[in-house]
Amino acid sequence: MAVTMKDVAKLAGVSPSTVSRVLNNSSLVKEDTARRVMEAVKKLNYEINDQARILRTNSSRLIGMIGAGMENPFLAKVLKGVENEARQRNYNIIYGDSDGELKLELKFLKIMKQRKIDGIIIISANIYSSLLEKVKESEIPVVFGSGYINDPDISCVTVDNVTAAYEAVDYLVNNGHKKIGVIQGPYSDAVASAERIKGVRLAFRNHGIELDDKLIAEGDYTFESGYTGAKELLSRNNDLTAIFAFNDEMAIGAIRYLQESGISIPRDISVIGFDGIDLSKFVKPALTTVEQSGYELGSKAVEMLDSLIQGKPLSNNKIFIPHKLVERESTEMHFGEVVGKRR
Amino acid sequence: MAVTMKDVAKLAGVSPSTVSRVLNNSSLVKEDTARRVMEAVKKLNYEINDQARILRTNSSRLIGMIGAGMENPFLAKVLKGVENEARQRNYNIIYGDSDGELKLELKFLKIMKQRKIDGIIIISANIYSSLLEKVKESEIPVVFGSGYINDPDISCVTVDNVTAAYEAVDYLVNNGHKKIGVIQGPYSDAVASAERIKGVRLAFRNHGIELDDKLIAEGDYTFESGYTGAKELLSRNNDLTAIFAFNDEMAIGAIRYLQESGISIPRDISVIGFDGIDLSKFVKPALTTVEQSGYELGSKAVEMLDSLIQGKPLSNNKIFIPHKLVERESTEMHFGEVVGKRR
DNA sequence: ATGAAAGCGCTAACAT
DNA sequence: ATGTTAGCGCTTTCAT
Repeated sequence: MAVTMKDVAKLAGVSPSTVSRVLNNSSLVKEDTARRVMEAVKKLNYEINDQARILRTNSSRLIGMIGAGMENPFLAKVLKGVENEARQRNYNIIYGDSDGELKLELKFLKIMKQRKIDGIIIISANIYSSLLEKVKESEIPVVFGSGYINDPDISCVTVDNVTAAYEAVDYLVNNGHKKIGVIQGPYSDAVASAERIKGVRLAFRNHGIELDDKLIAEGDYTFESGYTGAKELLSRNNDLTAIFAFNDEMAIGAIRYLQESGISIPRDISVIGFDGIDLSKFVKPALTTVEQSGYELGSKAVEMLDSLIQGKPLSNNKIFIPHKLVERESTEMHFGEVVGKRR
Repeated sequence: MAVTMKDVAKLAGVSPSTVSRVLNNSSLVKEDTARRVMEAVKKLNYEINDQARILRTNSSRLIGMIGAGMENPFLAKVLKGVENEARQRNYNIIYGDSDGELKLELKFLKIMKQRKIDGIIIISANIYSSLLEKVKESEIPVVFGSGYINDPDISCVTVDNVTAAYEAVDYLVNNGHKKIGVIQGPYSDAVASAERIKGVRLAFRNHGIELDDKLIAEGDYTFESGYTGAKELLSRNNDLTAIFAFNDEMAIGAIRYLQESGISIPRDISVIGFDGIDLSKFVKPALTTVEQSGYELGSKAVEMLDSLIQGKPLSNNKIFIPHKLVERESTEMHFGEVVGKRR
C-alpha cells in the first residue's frame, strides 16, 4: 500500500504525531526535526491521506454545489467563480447538475451530506418547497444564489432581480415603447423569474401601462424557447415594438425568429436580454442586456459560505451583486406608429 | 454528534457488523433482522458516513475531472455527460478548472490524489509534457478526452480531429473555394488544434492547394479571438472566400467581424465552425459546422474509466465519437472570381 | 446468521 | 519539544 505517516516517522526517527505537527505547521516543532521530517517526506514521496484526516477532523474541505443546467453559460461562470474562490480557500467542489428537477436536487443533497461536505451552494429555482426545508434541517451551512430568500436564517447572494427587471422595462418605455412583450422563465421558477416579473409589473404600473397576460410568454431559458416565445408573442400581438427576455439565450432565440419573419431589429422591434453572457456582444445585432457577473456571484457565495462554515456570523446575509443595463444594437427609440412599417 | 452505526445497532438489538451487512445487502442476513435494522435506520434517520467507509475500503467513488475553461459550452456538455453517467454508476465528480494552465493542472492532480479519487478524466491541451508523466506515475486510472494520445497505455476518447478537419476543408474545396483561411486553436494546444491542422494540411495537399502560413491565424477558442483572427486573415489575404474556425465561438466572432466590415456571409465569404454547440443554430446566419456530441464524449469517458477502475481491461482504449458536417446558412458555393464583388 | 475484535491513517488530548 | 494513547465510523476476517 501507499506510504503512510508511520513510514515517514520511522525514516525521520520521530513519532507520527511529530510528522503530523510538521505537516500542519502547528505548535513549535524544533526546526531541525521539521527539516528531517520534510526530507523523509520528499524521499518517500509521501502524500497525506485526506480521507483519514477528514474522518478524524470531521472537516472535509468539500463544498457541494447544486445547479440547474450547466450548459447555461451564466451558470458556468458562477461555477467558475465558485471553483476559483474555493480553491483559494482550500476547498474543493463537488458539483451536481439537477437540471431543475427537485427529485435530483434532494438526491444530491443526500449524497453530499453523506460525503460530509462542509457547506453547500444552491443555484436553483426550486428553493421553496421541500428543498429549503431539507437543507434547513440538515444544518449544513448553505448559501443560495438564485434569488432573494425571504427567510432570515438563510443566506443568499443574487442580483436584485426586481430592480433590474424594472430598469429594463423603464428603459424601453423611456424609449417610446408601450407594447412590450415579455419572455419569462418557467412558471415553476419561483425565484429569478418570479422576481423579474414583479419588477416588470411594477414598471408597467408606474408608467400607467397595462400588462396584459397576452404580452407574456413562458420560456425555459433556452434559445429554442426564445424562438417559440417570440413566435407566440407575435401571433397574439400584432403591434409589439419591444421584447424583454429574461435571459440572453432566449433574447437571441427571439431575434432569430423575428429575423426569419422578415422583421428588422431594432428598427421594427427592440429586444433586450438579461445576464450579459460573452456571446451577447457577438451576435448580430449585438444584444442590449442587463448585465451581471456570474463569476462575482459565485465567488461571493463561497466567501459567505466560508464565514458560515467557520461559525462567523454574517453581518449581512442577503447580498445583491451589481447589475448594469448595457445598451447595444438590439434596441432603439420607437417613434409611434408608422403606417405600413411592418407586415 | 451524528447518529452512527453503533446507535442503529443498539436500537435494533444487533451488532454493528450486522448493520453494516444489511446496509451493504451482503451475505445472507435473516430477513427479520434486516427489517429490524432498517426500521432503526428509519427511526434514527441514520445516514452512513461515507468518509469512514472510504477510509476503510480505500475506494472513494470519486472521479476527478480536470478541464480547461468551463465557459466553453462544449466542455460544459462534456462535464454534464460525465456527471450524469457518473451518477448512474454511483460516482461523484470533483471538478477542477485549469484554464489550460499546466501548473494548475498539476496542482489539481495532487489534490485529487490526496482525496483518493478512484480515477481521473482529463480534458486538456497540455497532455504531453509533465502532466502525462505525472498521471502515469500516479497509477490512477485515467481517460483523456481532448484528443488522440499516442501511447498504448493511455486510454482516450475523442472526435477524430484529423478526419473531421479534413472533411471540413474538403467540403469547402468541393464548393469551389480555393483561398481558405483557418483560425486555429492556440499554438500551445498540442492536441485538438494540432490534429485539426494536420487534417487541414492533408486536405489541401490532396486537392493540390498550397497552404500558406498567411492563411493561418491563431485563436484561443473565444469569440474575441475569432473576431481578431478574421481581421488578421483579411488583412493578409484580400482574396479569401472561406474561413474555417476550429470552434463555433471563433466562427461566430469571425462572422461578427466580417459583418461589421460590410462583408456578406455566405455570399462573399463562407464560414464553417467546429463542435455544433446549441448556439450555432441560432446565430444569423446559422452556422455550418462539424458537429460532435460533448455529452457522448463525457459519458463514454466515464464508461471507460469505470472499467479501468474495476480492473477490467478495455478491448479498445482509443475511441472515436462520431462527427458530422452540418450544412446551414454560413457557407455556399463559390463560383470563381467575380470582379468588383467585394471591397 | 451473527458477534467480537482489529485496523484503515490520521489527529489531539495528555503526559513527559 | 516530542511521544503515547485513544479513537473518528466503518468493514472485514475470524469465531461461534
